[in-house]
Amino acid sequence: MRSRSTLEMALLGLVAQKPQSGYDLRKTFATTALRHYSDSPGSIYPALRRIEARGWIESTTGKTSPADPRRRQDYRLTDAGKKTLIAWLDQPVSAEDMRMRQTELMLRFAFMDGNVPRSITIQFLGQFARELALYAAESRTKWQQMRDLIAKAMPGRVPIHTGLLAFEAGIEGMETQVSWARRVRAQLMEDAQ
Amino acid sequence: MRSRSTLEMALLGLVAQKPQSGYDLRKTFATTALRHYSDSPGSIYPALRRIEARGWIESTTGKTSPADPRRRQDYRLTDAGKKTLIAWLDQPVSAEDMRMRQTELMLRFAFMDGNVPRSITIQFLGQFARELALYAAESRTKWQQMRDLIAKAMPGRVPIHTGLLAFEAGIEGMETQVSWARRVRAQLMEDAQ
DNA sequence: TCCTCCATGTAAAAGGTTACATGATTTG
DNA sequence: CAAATCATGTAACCTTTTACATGGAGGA
Repeated sequence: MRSRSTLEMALLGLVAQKPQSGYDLRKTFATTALRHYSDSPGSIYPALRRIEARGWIESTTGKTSPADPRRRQDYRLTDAGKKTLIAWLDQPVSAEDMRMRQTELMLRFAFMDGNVPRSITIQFLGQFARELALYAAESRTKWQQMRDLIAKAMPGRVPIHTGLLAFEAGIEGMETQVSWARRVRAQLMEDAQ
Repeated sequence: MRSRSTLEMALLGLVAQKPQSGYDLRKTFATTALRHYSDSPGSIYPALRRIEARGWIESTTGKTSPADPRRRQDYRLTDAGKKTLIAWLDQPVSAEDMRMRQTELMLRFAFMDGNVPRSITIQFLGQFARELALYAAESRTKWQQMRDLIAKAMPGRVPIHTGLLAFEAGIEGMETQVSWARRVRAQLMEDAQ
């Protein structure tokens, strides 16, 4: 259980922005860019109870007694939760992260606002761009090797191979993200002055 | 259990390319662009047995008796497996797929070679580009609305907001993929003549 | 009154992760 | 012969998915 599920961190990040209920969070997952998380009650409510049990969030229950019917419960971040969130946000970007947990890295970036100083965000983008550029370059090399291999196997013919083309799509996506990261980093540095 | 796990489909697609063992497949997951799948034996061997139980693959076991120690088992696709694979590949690209299962769509594309006629691949790319362009445009609109909202909240100041910037990264990635799909589609159509 | 939305809950099943384990074969 | 690699297996744990369920509040 090395890294906490990103669902829990997404919940923590959202609650940090504004105290809200499980229902509110479900709506966010259903309607925003976070829609790749399930908005099913079977994932969100248990996850909320897990992180509440760890002391990262607290709820102001509207219940008057345990027998009281289900009422809206607003969760807010505790100090411990804030510390956990910051620790998650403020980590170096490793090559391993880039290869295996790219969406988690973007999630971290998205939640930095208001939780870590701008300098940390700028540092993150620098590391992000560097690691991603390395990965993209390495992938380009592999891609060329694959292409040459295929060309050798079918000489005289233009090598068209959907596996290779899909790989290319991925590499182009990485290159776009490198540009994005460098541009945004420059923007943030300028803004900080 | 509406959609089979993509791990099973990835296994099916790889075995379709060439009969191979679980160990070979693990190496592929560990070293290629498919590395976001786990190469752990705890996921792959059970998955292989599941799809074997469904009759989609067969193994030529090297065992002489059940007591024989573990030996390499090469799996190959059955006719039923081939049919399942083709049915998975040859589906329309829905807006829902685009929003929730983008990586699965790319996986499908990557495995089309040798399994479906080129015309199906071209058709897929057309639908893929159309749906993705729609999604990207819709996201751009939402992005502008968010930006205006933030600008209104902090007047006079350039709105810098990591959530918004992360969203922008996603949109730029989509736009890159749209270009890729259109370019590759044209390439395939030209090649077909 | 009926329908929709608000708001949460639970249980079963399936799948993946992690960790550990076994033994053969190849290589230095 | 020791170490690395080949090759598969299993068990505990955790999370997610799916499906079903409860009950209040507000509007047509």
